[in-house]
Amino acid sequence: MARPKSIHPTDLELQILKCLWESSPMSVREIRESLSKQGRELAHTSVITTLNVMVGKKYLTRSMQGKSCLFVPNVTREAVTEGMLGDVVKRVFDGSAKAVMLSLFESTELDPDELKELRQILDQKAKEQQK
Amino acid sequence: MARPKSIHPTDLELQILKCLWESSPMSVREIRESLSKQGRELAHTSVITTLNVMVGKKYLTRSMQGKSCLFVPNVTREAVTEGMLGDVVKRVFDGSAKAVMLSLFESTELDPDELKELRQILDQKAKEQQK
DNA sequence: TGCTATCTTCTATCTAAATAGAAGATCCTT
DNA sequence: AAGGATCTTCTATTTAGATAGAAGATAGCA
Repeated sequence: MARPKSIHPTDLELQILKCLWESSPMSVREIRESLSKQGRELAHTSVITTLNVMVGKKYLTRSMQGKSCLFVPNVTREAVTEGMLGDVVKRVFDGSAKAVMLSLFESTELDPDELKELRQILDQKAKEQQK
Repeated sequence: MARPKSIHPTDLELQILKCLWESSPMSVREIRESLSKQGRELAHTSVITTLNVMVGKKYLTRSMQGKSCLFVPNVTREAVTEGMLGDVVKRVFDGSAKAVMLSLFESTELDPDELKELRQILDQKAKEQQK
């Protein structure tokens, strides 16, 4: 068997989705400029090719406006990010969300406000469960 | 530019690393059997090829024992999992550990004991910061 | 009207990754 | 000593993904 197709967006695809989640629809030109600002300089045709692949994968919807194409995301940010994170949780941490969080605590500096907020969320979750 | 080499282990490589983190050193045969138990049936040569690639990537160290090879992991579980998670945090969640946790809370069911434990860890973190 | 800028479509190239077969070395076993 | 079991090394095949050039359509301007 050869390399299987990933069920998640690739890195470039994710970058493009992020652009479109910020603002859509966008033309190829606009998307290319947006990528450029993020430091990813691509030929116009490279962007088109990728966009068409993404349409094929149902990540985007394409519509024509005159001679140019407009693109709109067809998947939500939440669905994609949860999917990608969930995959890592499963594959890397054997499904243990707790292990993920412990690893995060290890490697990240959380500022006090965030800590507070997270604690509140945990408290809330704990309360919900007690019912 | 063509597809760049990933800086993280591929899926198969990760599976192999997991086997070896559990128990090492292991022979090709043993690793193959271990993969088989996890539902990944590969030809003997496929396993060898992958193992040699992993040695090239410095993920493993190889030593000979008679006519067969023994493999030992050359990277720790913590380093690899933190690296892979960190990559997702950065690429998918724009570096926000908080966003990751919120997403986890959304998509996961944490049991009460785990919740408690996490709260304790958060409390501890908060205390540390107050100093 | 003819040139130029702008778009897209098609085709092509290259590498990583996944997987495995052919061939050659070795070591038991009868 | 012959034959098979077992290992490795080498080589090969296939697909996804990244990137872009050539060619063709089209609209606007000098």
